[in-house]
Amino acid sequence: VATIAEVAREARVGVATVSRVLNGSPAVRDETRRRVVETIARLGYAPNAAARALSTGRTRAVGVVAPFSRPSVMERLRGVSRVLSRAGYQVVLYDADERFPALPSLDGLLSISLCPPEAELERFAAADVPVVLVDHPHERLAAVHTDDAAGGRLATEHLLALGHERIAFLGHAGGARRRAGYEAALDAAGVRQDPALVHCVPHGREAAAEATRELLEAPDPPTAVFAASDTQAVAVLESAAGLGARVPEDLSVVGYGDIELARYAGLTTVAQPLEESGERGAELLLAALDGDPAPGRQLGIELVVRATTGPPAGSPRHHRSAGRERPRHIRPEGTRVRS
Amino acid sequence: VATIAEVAREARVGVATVSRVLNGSPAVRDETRRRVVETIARLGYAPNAAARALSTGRTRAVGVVAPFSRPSVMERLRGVSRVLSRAGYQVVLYDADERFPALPSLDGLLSISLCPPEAELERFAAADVPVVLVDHPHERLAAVHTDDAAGGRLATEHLLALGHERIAFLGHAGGARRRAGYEAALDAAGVRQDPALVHCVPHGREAAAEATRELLEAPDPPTAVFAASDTQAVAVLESAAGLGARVPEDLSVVGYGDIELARYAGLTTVAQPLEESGERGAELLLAALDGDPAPGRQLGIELVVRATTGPPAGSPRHHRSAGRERPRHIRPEGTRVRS
DNA sequence: CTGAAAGCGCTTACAG
DNA sequence: CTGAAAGCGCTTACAG
Repeated sequence: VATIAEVAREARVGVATVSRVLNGSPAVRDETRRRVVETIARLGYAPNAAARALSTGRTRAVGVVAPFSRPSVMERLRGVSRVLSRAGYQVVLYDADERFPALPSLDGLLSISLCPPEAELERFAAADVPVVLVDHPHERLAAVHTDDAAGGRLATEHLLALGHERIAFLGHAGGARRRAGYEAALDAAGVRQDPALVHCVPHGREAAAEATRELLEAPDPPTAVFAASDTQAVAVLESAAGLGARVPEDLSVVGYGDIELARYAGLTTVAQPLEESGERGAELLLAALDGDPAPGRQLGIELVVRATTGPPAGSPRHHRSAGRERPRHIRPEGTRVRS
Repeated sequence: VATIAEVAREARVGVATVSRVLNGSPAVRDETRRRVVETIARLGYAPNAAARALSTGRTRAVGVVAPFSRPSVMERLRGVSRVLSRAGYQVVLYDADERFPALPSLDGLLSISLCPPEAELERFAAADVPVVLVDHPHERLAAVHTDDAAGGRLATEHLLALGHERIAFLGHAGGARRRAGYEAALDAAGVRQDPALVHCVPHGREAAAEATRELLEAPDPPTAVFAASDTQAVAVLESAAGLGARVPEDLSVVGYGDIELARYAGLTTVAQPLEESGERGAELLLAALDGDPAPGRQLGIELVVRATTGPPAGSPRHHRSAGRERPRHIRPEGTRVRS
């Protein structure tokens, strides 16, 4: 592998000049630049990243921590990767379940769907390494997130509008704000809240299936379920099918997130801009890296109506439609989206 | 941030000694080592990765290229990340859709579900950077892969055993070997192959839905579909539901891959060890990095029978089961799995 | 067992 | 506009 010294020798210039050409300095005579560029190409020279990092103190690498087990993470990651790699940064990946990134080799950190422990944040702050959060609000740090309460309201209002009154909530730890939106919508519609219809269970197929069974086999079962995540919603779907309940005739189901799974399953859900959230997060980090920190940002959400919601069976609006309809997109009216 | 020089000064030793302690050299007196270790902890010192890389010529970073859009990639990535990060390597991510990794900052490359262009492979070979493939066979390179033809046979034999004879194949470019297995199974069972039942369509929901419609609306429709990917299989499921066909009563569906989506959708499918493939690939790369290259490896597959397959409607074996059964796992008899 | 010193390949004042 | 030289923070023969 060629070094800058060899390029300099071949091009009959000093290494400083090669370095200037490499870094786009305007202080190089056109003819000199041409000669250097030609030599670089001929030798197939590429600068050594470690040497550059040691010299400049910047690695041009940013860390991305995320829980790999979450399906939405991959889509957010795509947005992150696109923006960062176009800006010439390397993306160093850390699974949230593994040990935390060593500090000194990173220019910045992007944390997806989780917040690093306070002790880590202090280490990053001490080293002056900017941290940006995606899909997690934060008081102090720049973060891109959505309004979970508005999303919960949106989902519930859709079910109420279809004529449902017995609407269950199936959530996980962390779905508290979505549940708050659910309760707010019921309140606003004057529908009585029934604690028996609220199930807070951990993520995962089994727990959701169990809760579904309990709900459907209760004396006064719900006609609709709002699940605080798409994976839980699909588990409800599968579980309902196993119990002989038709969707949406016997049970309407709304999810949250609009991950790929939702599109394939024809699930009605609250859509978050996943890839875009990654892009915006990466842009926030790039800005911080360039020295002008931005304050963070809230992205819009919308309800995507697909095939898993309809009027309850007893309703006059009820009818069996032939074939599936195209998805409808409904944006919340009351949501303020800052840009 | 502290440097090795400060640690040396504080501990009243030379920098070489600190370096020896850092690198676990046995040639350090116990008492000296203790003093250095204590000082390192007190100063919160961590070695500068760039300086180390420049000095040793090894970055302790490996690149991972993958098509982010493929759902199976995330699961493979988890295995890769776990093994590499435990071995002290950084994982640098490259989306296959973006530009290719710059060479000099990587000790090795892992390519998931694709093979880098020959020109790139030559650059890596020239720089003596080992390359390992996951989910892609290769003549020359170390690779971990599965037997796609055996998988196609397994899926088709399952449908044949249930009594199906009109079995459609729905595949994408790259599913050729799975199709070969499908054809081999039909041949072996003496079932006539019908070209009208074979649809080769690109990845994606729309194309699969379109093909499903054509199949189901044909004069002599199939009673079962083998789709060469889980995402296509789920699109078939959704499309069949929209057309009023019940699964598995009117149509049995088998997928391929056993991605998370399959588990949630209750899909019968050919399971590949996704996370394990990533782990094995990472181990192959670590071995190559340590100078003893391994020859690559084939992993086993199995059929996971869930809720989307059953006997055809006319069959004497047909009955409506109440509720879903637990998944059954069937391993191929004829498959040789090298270890 | 230990330390002084060279060297890894860049960048960047500094002096021309 | 250009080059010689110092310096970034490590590792590793080399000499003791």
